[in-house]
Amino acid sequence: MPINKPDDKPVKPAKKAATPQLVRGMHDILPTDWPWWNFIFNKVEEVAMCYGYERIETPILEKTQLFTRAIGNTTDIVEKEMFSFVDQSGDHLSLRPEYTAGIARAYIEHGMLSLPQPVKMFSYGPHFRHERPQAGRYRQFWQFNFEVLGETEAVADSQLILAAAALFERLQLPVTFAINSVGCPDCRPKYRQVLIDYYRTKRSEMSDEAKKRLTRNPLRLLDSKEEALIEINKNAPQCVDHLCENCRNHFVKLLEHLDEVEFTYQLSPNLVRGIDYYTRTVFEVWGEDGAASAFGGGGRYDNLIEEIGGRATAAVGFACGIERIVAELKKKQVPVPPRQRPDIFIASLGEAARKKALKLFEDLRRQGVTVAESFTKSGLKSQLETANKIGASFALVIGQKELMDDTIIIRDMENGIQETVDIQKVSLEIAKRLEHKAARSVPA
RNA sequence: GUGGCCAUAGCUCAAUGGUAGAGCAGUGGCCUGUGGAGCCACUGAUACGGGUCCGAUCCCCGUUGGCCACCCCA
Repeated sequence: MPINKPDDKPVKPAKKAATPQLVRGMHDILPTDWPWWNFIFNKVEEVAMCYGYERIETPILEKTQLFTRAIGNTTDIVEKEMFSFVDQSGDHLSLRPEYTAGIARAYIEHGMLSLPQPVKMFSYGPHFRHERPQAGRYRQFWQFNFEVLGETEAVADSQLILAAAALFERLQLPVTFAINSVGCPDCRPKYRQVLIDYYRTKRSEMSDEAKKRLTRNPLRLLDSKEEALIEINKNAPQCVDHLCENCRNHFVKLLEHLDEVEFTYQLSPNLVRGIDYYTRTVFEVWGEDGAASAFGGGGRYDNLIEEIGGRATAAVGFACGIERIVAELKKKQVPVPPRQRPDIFIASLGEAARKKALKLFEDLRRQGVTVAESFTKSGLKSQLETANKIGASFALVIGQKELMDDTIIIRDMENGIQETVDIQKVSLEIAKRLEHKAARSVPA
């Protein structure tokens, strides 16, 4: 039965669908991006290994309540930035806006308190916040994250900061560490009141937005970028002057540890963070433009695990935004290992040679050589062009002539020198050349 | 969430109230025998929806997306 009758009217072409677009704030990580991403992941893993962190990955989806309890109801993250929904079974779920809550949940749920303490774990993966996107700010963004759970001593904070510093050193990015202490439930409320009293005397100079915040989350006034507030903040009472004795000792010890290893940091009395669970130590990692170019931050969260239902467990951690680091690596032109290039490209001329080439591809692949081909291209020129574009080290050429006398041509793509060898010996010859090449490229 | 700027081919950029053009990239050919600056040809676009108009890629409105600032943060 004919599919089309001759007199069928041509089907009216359907209205062209809208060009598919990314969901707002999402982004693709393309093959050309991966050298930077892999570079970062590799450095994260290296540093994690040096400092004794093991990898953990928790789900992207958690109960909404986990985040509201952990992060705080009056934070922007919880109030307006979470991707939350009710699933088919009526569960209230959210895409994770940060790592720590999920890690703390896993710590409790898997009884990690019975492991030798502290438990040090690292992670990297995507997170979601429903904010207005702009440069360095996405709705799906990646973070790497380091957590030390089950340790109250300031030495843990210090070493965590040093690990973060070691990482940025390996990433070859100059950064500043801004450090502060925000106290604990004993001393923070008192400081908070002192702060409120101070700002009340300045009400006439404050914007409506700032006044609103004064009642909701006065600490956050401290790191405002509003010009009027920056001026007001210059004389604001500092948290470090109102710490209780324990918090003060903790902070002093932290700084002493850092001084001990001659680590340079910046004391930042106005540094507060947008998440409620922080206690005592808070810090941020800044690029060259200061707070505006923060790569990440972290701090201590001694009450979080108890808060969400575990046994009281002190902990400290930090996280950084990977997209921001990728952007900075590109901007600074930090050299990263290039995309993988195949060792060998097989070019074939003619049907018979192509069959042989297919076999050769499999043989070499088994041998552990990375091989590329372009079986569907016919001309030798276009095949070599392809070999060149994908950066193969050597091309193998097999055509009629070689087929007849059981040989193959090995062409060095770097200098164009080529040699005809017995096809039986091709694996051996290739292995030899690759080894030679590898030896030459290793810096002395 | 608020405000501003913007959207033409895969990329970078032209042009026009009256048939949208280039470079690069891609594909094919010259070429069953040699890539990293050869020659030739081809493919490919006005984000989406509506309005004004004889006619809209251009003017207007809306939507979507991007960038920037605010906000916030990673």
